[in-house]
Amino acid sequence: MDIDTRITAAAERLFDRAGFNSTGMSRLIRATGLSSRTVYKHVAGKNALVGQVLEQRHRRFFDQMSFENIDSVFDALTVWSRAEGSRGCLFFRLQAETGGQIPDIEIAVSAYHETLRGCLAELVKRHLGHANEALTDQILALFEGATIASTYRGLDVIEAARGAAHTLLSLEAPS
Amino acid sequence: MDIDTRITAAAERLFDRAGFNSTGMSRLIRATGLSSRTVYKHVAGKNALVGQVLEQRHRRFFDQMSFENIDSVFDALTVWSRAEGSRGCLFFRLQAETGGQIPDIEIAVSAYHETLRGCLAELVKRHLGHANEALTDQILALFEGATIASTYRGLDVIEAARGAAHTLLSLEAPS
DNA sequence: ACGTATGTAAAACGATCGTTTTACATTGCC
DNA sequence: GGCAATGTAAAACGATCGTTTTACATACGT
Repeated sequence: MDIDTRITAAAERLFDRAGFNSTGMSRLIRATGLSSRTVYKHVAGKNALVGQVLEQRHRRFFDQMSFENIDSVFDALTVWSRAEGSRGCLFFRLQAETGGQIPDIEIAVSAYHETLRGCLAELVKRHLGHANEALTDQILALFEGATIASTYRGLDVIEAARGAAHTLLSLEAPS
Repeated sequence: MDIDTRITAAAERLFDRAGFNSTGMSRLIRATGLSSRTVYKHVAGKNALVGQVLEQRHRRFFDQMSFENIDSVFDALTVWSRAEGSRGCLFFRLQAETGGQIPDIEIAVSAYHETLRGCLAELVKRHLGHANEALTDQILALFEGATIASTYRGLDVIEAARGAAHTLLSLEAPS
């Protein structure tokens, strides 16, 4: 496996499971199986590294998501959660714990939020024939809420949210 | 103001705005206006302190919440968010950034989640005449999702979530 | 075969962490 | 008036932080 990949993979895993501040560089370096010198030759520092991790995760997440219809959205979220575990949205968590102080994180999180909301807005528009901001926000809330609540209530919450989103969308565009 | 109150108030403010790990005890002590000796005479340590902070916040949050009907729930959330700012649920954020490693936090977060879900379940039961787990999870997801999404989309998301919850509850118990 | 690039192992950098301690001032009770 | 109790100011504790450096091994291009 490529060195850069090894580093970002280990970093994503540790940041995701232990958090950003709790993950020391020494622990991260040990996880890569490389020396500190090599790691610091490949990444500019911890802040830049977390930025790369989030960029990569952004791509990986939306690559496996489906916004074809409302059911596919929550089905894909279930698949993702089952594979990755339910610890809540990494973007939000990293932003929250660093209090908006690390630009690399802020940029990645903003991009993620814009893409997510954009995809949902487009889905709504495709089904209704016109945009609906309020309905988009409702589905966004269900998506975010299912992600959070599934951390302590289990994956059933995602299924419940899927049903709710389906209902709301159907009511707005009766077939 | 009482010393213990001064300490927990400063701690809640800093943990909420900067996170747990990013808030050093020296910074916290400076914020209280006390000496480190006095602070450590009143609290057992940083971990115990954050536990007290969350206990107190639990009481403060549910004291001002209303679970009388579904609209009052989201109206109260809007009032809370306007007063406290929209940074997402402090319980979830502290749990996430510490990766479940601090028992004082785990205990407080579990209690919060149980109380929240319990209040919503009771609200649903009162309106329907019988329990409905799936509907409760839907409203829980909307509540959590509105809290998260309002951090980057503004308070309108809470209003949208309120509408969604109202719709879902009305459909289940047509008047 | 020799120099350059790229890797490891490990010590060391200054900074900051949570916490304790030392030395001293102030207050209120008997 | 003296003695606890309770406060402040500040130094010091060992640990760990993110990062750099020193010293040395290995592989590759010409």
